[in-house]
Amino acid sequence: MCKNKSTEETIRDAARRVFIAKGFAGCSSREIAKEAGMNVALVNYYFRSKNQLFQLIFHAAMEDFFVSMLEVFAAPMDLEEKLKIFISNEYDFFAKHPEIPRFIIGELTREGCEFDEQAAIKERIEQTGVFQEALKAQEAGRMRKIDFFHIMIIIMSNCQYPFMARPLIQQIHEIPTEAYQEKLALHKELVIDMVMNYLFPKN
Amino acid sequence: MCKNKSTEETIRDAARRVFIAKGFAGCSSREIAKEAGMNVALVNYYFRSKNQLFQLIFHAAMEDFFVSMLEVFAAPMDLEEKLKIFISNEYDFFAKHPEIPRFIIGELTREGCEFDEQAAIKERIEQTGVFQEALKAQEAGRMRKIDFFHIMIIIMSNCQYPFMARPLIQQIHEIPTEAYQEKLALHKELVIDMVMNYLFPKN
DNA sequence: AACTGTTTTAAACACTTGTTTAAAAAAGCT
DNA sequence: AGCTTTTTTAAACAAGTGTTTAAAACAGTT
Repeated sequence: MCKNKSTEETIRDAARRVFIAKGFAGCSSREIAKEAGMNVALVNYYFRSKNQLFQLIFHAAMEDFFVSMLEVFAAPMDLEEKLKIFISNEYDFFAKHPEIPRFIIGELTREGCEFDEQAAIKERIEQTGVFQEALKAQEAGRMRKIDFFHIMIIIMSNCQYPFMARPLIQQIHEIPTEAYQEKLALHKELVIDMVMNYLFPKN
Repeated sequence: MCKNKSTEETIRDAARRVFIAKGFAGCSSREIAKEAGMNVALVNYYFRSKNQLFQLIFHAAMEDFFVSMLEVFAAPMDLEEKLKIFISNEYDFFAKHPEIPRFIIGELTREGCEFDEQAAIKERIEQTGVFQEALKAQEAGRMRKIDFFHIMIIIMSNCQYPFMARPLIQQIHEIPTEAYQEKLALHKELVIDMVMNYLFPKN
């Protein structure tokens, strides 16, 4: 029945591509319409305004971003294995969607980033019980005593930055994109090794 | 004699602030002029075009960015101490200029990032001799055997990302800017600890 | 077939964009 | 002082912006 996507979906998909690649300020309504192969007026017919369409895309991207985190935390395995898989999954997610972190951070920076109550990501992480698990492991001496805040930044830094910074690091090392991506696949093992060694020191 | 800055300087400084905060696509010539307290036409009188002014600002930012790296590498001390100070300096630099990495990466991503021959950053790092130093330390077994490419990404990830991602992480942890900055000051020690432990394992 | 509501279109709206122009003001010089 | 050059200004330019309008094309129902 619905072999080809509806007009609404087509526009949303095109908008997603364009917004993520160029940002809100970096593209026009007409560019999105052209990418979708549609008339400009259709964009506003279905989504009322460029801004409203952007909010839709942006919040969906945020949700994908957060959901990729939460899945593992809720899984039933011991903390060390869980964190290891978390790092691995995060890394793979950003290998697949390398533009997402830059997009989110860039747009959050655009203008005063008041807290988005709807996300409530902190609460959703807490509900997985991973905070208490970490505390327990730390008290038992199996884990280095670091606030979860720092643990998350360390993991995010090492999983997101290498993909965000591709154009910069390619510039520095003068290598083409394919070579860079190959090296990043190898980099993953180093990150896991370094972070796990640090969080769960064996000696 | 020259107590107050020249018009040209005033415009350049204003442009720097506006470009770095909002990006090339996110601001207008008139906004820059207003920030400088000048007429719009003056911007083009001194810098020919918005694009030319942007190139000036952007390349200067790149240069600052790279110079902050190179200084330490050339210093006369042993590799372990050198890398430790390098990490510390990098971290401090981005604590002082937290918008620079996002600005550079964002604009490099904007459109096809052909290699900028003028930067030649790779060659300038090589000239400091730090590559050979690392190789020597690795052969002597004092240092983990990792390509310098990965070492740099690890350091850059952990020194730049925490500052780039401030709005995102504030959102996640629901804390105000001041609290975030305080935590980042503490985070520095963890980063140094983790990276140095990994590169120079003691056992 | 005629009438329904929905979807799509081209054209227009008012406004902002980067840039240029031509005249006014300021500074330098003899 | 008068003349020249540099700096600054307001106004204009064409092109592009987000958005709206009103008519056309389409689909569904009777």
